[in-house]
Amino acid sequence: MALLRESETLKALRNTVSDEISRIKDKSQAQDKILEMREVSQRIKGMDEELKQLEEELNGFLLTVPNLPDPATPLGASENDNVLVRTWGEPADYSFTPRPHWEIGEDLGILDFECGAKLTGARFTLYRGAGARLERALINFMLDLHTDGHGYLEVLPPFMVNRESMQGTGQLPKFEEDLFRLVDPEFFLIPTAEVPVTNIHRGEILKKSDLPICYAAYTPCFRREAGSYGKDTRGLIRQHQFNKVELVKFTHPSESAAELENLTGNAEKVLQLLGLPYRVMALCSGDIGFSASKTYDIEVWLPGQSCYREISSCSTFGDFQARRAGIRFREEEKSKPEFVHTINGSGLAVGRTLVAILENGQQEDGSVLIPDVLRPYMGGLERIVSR
RNA sequence: GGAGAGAUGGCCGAGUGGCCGAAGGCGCUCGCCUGCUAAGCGAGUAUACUGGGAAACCGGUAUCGAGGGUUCGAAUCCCUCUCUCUCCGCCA
Repeated sequence: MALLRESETLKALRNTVSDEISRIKDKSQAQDKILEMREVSQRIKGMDEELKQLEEELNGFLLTVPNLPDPATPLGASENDNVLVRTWGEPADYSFTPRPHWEIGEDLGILDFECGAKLTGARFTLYRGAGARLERALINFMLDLHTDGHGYLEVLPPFMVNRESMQGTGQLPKFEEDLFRLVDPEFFLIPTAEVPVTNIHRGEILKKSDLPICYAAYTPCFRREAGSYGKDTRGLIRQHQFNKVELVKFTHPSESAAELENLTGNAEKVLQLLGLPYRVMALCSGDIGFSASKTYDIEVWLPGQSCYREISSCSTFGDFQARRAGIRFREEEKSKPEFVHTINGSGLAVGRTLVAILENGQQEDGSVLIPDVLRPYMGGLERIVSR
């Protein structure tokens, strides 16, 4: 701080003296001042270098500091301390033992894990026929619902972004090992549409009257899943590449709490229309993400595994991302810009939704019933049967 | 991939070393004026950090794509990078 003051004082001196020099017609008379300023400039340069280094250290540190949990976020150490908020729907009773989706999908010939591994490696899958069609149907169904039904603006962003974008939403610098990175040029495959969509307004001052701004985006997502070896190795649950429809809102700070509830409700609506039972959990302070201040996870019922699995994560970030990315608005025409709040959530993870449809819609004969709302997107198909 | 042209305020656009945080225009805001509207007139109109003040406000520093260099002094000169545009080639 003191260093900054001194540097600025010297700069002020240099500026005024330089101004005087400019007014001296006879340059020989200005020689002594020029020499003096030459020295001042050297000192400024030294100080600025030091300042820059200090600033870099400070910023580097600040970028690794996580967001503060919202007061409404329950305290806790792990996912075991998450709080059940509500449940919807009843897991069906089966007259047979429900099978996991990887068996159903392989038997129907619509999911080919082996081929995915051949083409690329572990955690990649080839969809075939009705499986590929179902994935596409879900994307379209979700986008139509959120745009026509919930008023979001559809956007289709790049699937790779630069380092600044990753820093704006908080993936970098701390979580580089979770990302796929291209070397030349240095781009990152997005781990979620949250990254490009939130960065749409990076460095902007938004009009208060435009808030909230609501975007819906379909993108594939790419994750290294470092540190998850041996976890969910079978099936579609944990892939290096998966599809997702993401909802993103930029809101006035006073509206963000209510908008998180809205957005979570918008995501839940997808499951309700598909007739898939789910529950909503409030993540505790120990399980919440680095950038989030409050998070609801929506977990869908998977009878093949007799458990609820996360299918959407809806978070408010407060002004955390807005600070990093410089996204602001003005309360009054002339007032100082303030940071907006950002909110986002999956609406929904498409692959996991397909999993839920296979497992919840499975019949004793191995076929799978397609939810009514999806049939128009499936060319009228009501049931997936083995070919 | 080859050749060239650019990047300046909300927008357009001037500015080739000091009088430039930046002409002019548009837009916008406030005021005036005109019996409505349109036109006209006047003033204002970037951001961050920072010093003083209760505040209105006054002062300092930085920012003319980004970073570095030359210089007492850079929007202006030099280097590197990024992006945009035009032409040629290639390509879904």
